Formats: sequence, structure tokens, C-alpha cells
Amino acid sequence: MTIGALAKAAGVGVETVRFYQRKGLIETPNKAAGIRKYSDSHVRIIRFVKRVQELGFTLKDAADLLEIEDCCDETRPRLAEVCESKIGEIRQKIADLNQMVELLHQFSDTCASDSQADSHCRLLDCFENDWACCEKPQPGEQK
Amino acid sequence: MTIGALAKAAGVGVETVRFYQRKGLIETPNKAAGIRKYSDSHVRIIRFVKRVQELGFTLKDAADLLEIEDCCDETRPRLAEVCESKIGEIRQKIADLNQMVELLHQFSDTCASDSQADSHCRLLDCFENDWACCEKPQPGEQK
DNA sequence: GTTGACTCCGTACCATGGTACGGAGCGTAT
DNA sequence: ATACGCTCCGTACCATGGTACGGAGTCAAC
Repeated sequence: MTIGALAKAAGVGVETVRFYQRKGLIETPNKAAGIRKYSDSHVRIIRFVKRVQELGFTLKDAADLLEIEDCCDETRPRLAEVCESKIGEIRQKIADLNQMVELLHQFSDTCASDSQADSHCRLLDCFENDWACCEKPQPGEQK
Repeated sequence: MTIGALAKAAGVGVETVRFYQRKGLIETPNKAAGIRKYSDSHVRIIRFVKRVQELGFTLKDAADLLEIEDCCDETRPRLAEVCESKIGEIRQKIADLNQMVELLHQFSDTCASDSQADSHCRLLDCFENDWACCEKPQPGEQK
């Protein structure tokens, strides 16, 4: 497979393939008479990288994950380490995002009700008030 | 408050404040005798932007959120719209991330067990096999 | 009234993740 | 064997989110 065919199969541009090579995400095959030949595994790696990116990770993160790809021999301790670390990162990200959804819901629900027309509940207040949007502080719980 | 004091209070550099001004995230106050004076609300906005960024959003997203900040009058329909859209985005992201955690867990658990020493369970296989990592396909469920 | 610290503003620079350009080589079809 | 299309490779360029630089103006202290 030439670089053009690879790019097409993986759904990216030729320049992106070269860029990933420069970044070490895919290895650069040796030239056969001036032209490099790529395999299906290159397609799979590129697709994987694109997916990992969609999940909000960087190319560096994708490289970390690819590093554990060949897992079943002496790389096992490193695998466990990278997996655990990555899982921790992702869990934190999920927790943060859940908090943000919570904030937006409370903000939307409270402020969209007509009864609040002039209360001027504000996103920044919610944010600063430990995300307790538009809620009166409990008695004795003054900031 | 001068721009230096603002930057310090918000925990960013002076240049970042100017950058946010250029991006329209904070308005540029009029000059009083050649020097612009900032208020506490600028501090709050910058802190909010930094937090929103930590959650994985762009400055454009932060601007979207700030747009609904003053919510309780004629902007209410726009508020609901932006909130709902943002919540949808975040939910999708959370779902994706949960899937990724699931994948990494299965990958780690299965492949770290010695019994798999030469099975060469691979991350890319897991990824491509609908994230069903290292599992034998159900009989009759060939890909 | 001069020094030093700060501000203002334009412009340039950095990393990330690409995208485009242009000259040279290769490979197949006619 | 010449043209056309692709490849190779270096380099330049784009957007985002900043960071740094340098000259000029302002302000407050000494």
C-alpha cells in the first residue's frame, strides 16, 4: 500500500500520515525502489489515534496508549502502569464533566423559570458558590 | 485595578489578559489618563474561563458560556439553547470516556493475567472489536 | 525633574496538530 | 520515451492558546 492508499483507507490526508511519522506514532517503512510500502496495521493505528483524539486526548496520549499495544510479554508492568494512570486521568475528566453538566442543569432549570425573572441568577455566581447555582445558602452556612 | 493587579488576582499573566481582550472574552475598559482600570468582575471572568478550560473546553466554548451569563431577561431562549447544546456535547464526551475506561480495564485485567502470556491480546484488536477486549466472539457472532 | 515600575500596543515567537507547496524521483500507460 | 500521476522530503503556513519583546507613555517617590 502506498502512502496515498494508506491515507485514503484511514480517512486522513497524506500529509497527516507524514506528520504522524515525524511524531513517531507510526514507523516509517523502508523504501522499496524509492517508494515506501505501508500495511494494514498502519491503517489500524491511524484510525485508533483519530478515535483517541475524539475522546479529547492528545497525540502524546495516543502514543502512550500505543506503547502498551504489544502487551503480552516483558512490557506487562509498563502496561499496568500506563493503563492505571490513563484510567485515573479519564475518571478525573469524567468527574469534572459531570460537575459541569450539573451546573448547567441547575442554571438552566432555575433561571429559565419565569418566577426568577428578576433574581439575576448568574453563571459566575453559581461557579463561585461551589456550583450550588441559584440556591440560597443554608442558614448558618454563610460564605 | 490595573492590568497587572488583575492578572495577579486572577492567577494569569498580563499578556493572557490582553489576549483574552483580543479574543473578546473580557471587554477592554476605557482609559483613565492613559491607564485602563479593571474591576472584580474581570477577575471572576478570567477565573471562570480558566476553570472551563480545565474541563476540556476551548476559549470559544467559554465565550459561549459567558454569553448566557446575564440570563434572566430577553436572553432566556438563547440561554436554554446554549445550555442544552453544551450539555449534549458533554454527555457524549462522558459516554465516550466511560467506554474508554471500560476498554482499558478489560485490557489491563485480561492481558495482565499470566494465563494470557502468549495470546497477544492487543489494544487495537479490542478497539476494533467494538471494545470487547480480549473476548472470544460468541458462537455465531463472527465479524 | 529624574528614576524606576508599571502600562500600552504592535509584533514576533512558542507548542500542538495539522495543511499546503514545490522541486525532484519513480512507475505505469500509451 | 515521454507524459501523467504519484511519492519523497524540506519548508512554509494555518488556527488555537498563549508568551515574550521593545519602544513609548504614565505615575509616584525621592
